[in-house]
Amino acid sequence: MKQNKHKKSVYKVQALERALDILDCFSFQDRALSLTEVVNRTGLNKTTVKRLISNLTTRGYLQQDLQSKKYQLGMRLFELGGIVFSSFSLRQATSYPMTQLQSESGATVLLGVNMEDQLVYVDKREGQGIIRISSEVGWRRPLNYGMLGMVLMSSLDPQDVKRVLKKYPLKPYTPLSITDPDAFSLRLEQIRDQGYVLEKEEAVENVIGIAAPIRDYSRQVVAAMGIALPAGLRNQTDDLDHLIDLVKNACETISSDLGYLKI
Amino acid sequence: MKQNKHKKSVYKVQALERALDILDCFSFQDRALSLTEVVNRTGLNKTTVKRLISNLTTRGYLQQDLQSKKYQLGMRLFELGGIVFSSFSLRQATSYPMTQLQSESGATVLLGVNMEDQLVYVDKREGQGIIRISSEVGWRRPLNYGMLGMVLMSSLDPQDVKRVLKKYPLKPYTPLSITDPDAFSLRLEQIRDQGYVLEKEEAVENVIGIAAPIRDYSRQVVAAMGIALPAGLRNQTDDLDHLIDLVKNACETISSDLGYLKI
DNA sequence: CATTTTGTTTCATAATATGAAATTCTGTTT
DNA sequence: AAACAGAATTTCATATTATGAAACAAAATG
Repeated sequence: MKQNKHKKSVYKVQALERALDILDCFSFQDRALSLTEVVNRTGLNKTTVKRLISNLTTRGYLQQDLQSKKYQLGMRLFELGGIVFSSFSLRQATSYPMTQLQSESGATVLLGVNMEDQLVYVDKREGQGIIRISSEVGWRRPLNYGMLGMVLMSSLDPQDVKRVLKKYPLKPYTPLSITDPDAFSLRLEQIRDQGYVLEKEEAVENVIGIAAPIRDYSRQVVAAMGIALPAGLRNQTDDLDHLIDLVKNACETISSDLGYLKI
Repeated sequence: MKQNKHKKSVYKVQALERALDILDCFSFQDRALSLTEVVNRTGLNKTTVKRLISNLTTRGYLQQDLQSKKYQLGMRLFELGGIVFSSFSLRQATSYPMTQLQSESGATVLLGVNMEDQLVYVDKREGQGIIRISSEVGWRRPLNYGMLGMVLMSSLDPQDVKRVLKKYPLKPYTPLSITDPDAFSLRLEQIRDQGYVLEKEEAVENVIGIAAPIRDYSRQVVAAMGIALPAGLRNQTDDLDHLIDLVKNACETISSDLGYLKI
């Protein structure tokens, strides 16, 4: 009878519990509530509610309509909700297009996101060839690594690029890797302009990559998707152009599924 | 020197402030954080962070990946964010279509939502005729009132319909008003089936209304929009059919703008 | 297996949230 | 206008409640 029940020890902080109770008062139906309405619904003391509501308001979790003095849920919740939304919709939105892109191109398809200045592989579709791309889901790489890294970095501010390069200096993974920061920045600009990257043996020898950004409703780049294929096999320019189109289209489809609007 | 500066007296509750500081640690880039990462970012005591995080987790504001033990923003934030999103996108999404519908139909266009079991007029486009519809933006009516009320109620569960009717019993606003609860419920079912309501002098004498529901990405009915026009003028069936189409199409356009997917 | 790092729990203490009451503000009625 | 009622805001003394040091347990690391 050591840990009798599987009792998940539950910590509570009264003030926080009460603040969350207040947020719980708001819903689709009850979008705007006055102080006293919240008091009645929660059963809390008026002063307590006032204090917590004021605090939530200055933090953007509630906002007050100065006309009616009523409160409603604030923008901060919208922001935070957006983060949740994007993370659980990304895999869903990319799942089918990734499989599709794999079968159309025959190459290995990779999906990556920027997490704490690192490239993290989120999903993958194995290619048909013998050559295996050594990138597994869950792996982390410096944000400047390879096609996905470059795409993700191409959406950063110059100062963020600088910060990342300081944290993870450019390394010569192959003889063709870019190691000069200025040349790298120029490359990022080019990627931003043309909307995709074509990378030839810069990350792995004998492997070329094509990748493009995925955006969501907030217009931010939330992920990068691309294909990795053996160099040498397909050198004809028009074949590459076709593959670039496949990648770009797939990324655009996903983006619009995530609420991204062109224009 | 009475109220010297326009000092907005700012109340703070330490525990809440700290909990919100913890939520602030999470972002697009930093979607998953461990306990110690949060401790480092906030500078708070480990125990305090643990307690607050646990509390936030049991309330759904955070969720823990049991594999990595890391925390990320939770579903509750997604829900709350959705409420904010729908309320500030509704007026924007309806603005142009309402003007459009007004000029196409010549009638008065009304937009209403369900707030705390009441019909609240949210927006309006005045018709060209002399007859004014006496419904102003901001007004509240019983949820069973008129075309908008019926549309909004048609999306409720039977028990909610019952509750609303108990709270606001059906009244004979005109000789043609439905006052029998069973007949009313049947009417709601019909509206749900055909996707719109055609109401003849049931709310105001000599006024007929056509309204349809507006849904958002969550598939919930978030609003009702309709036109009110003088009875008598247009009795030809095909004219009405045309107007019904206008209203239905406008509502469908808005719904898809709000992320509603048919199928 | 030893060591380090990370997560969890306990508990005495003081700092902090609390709420009754007083005050100000806002809108309504006479 | 004055009087009133209802809501919002502020104050402040008090004890309840959050706090964090320290001890412990569990993973990860080498």
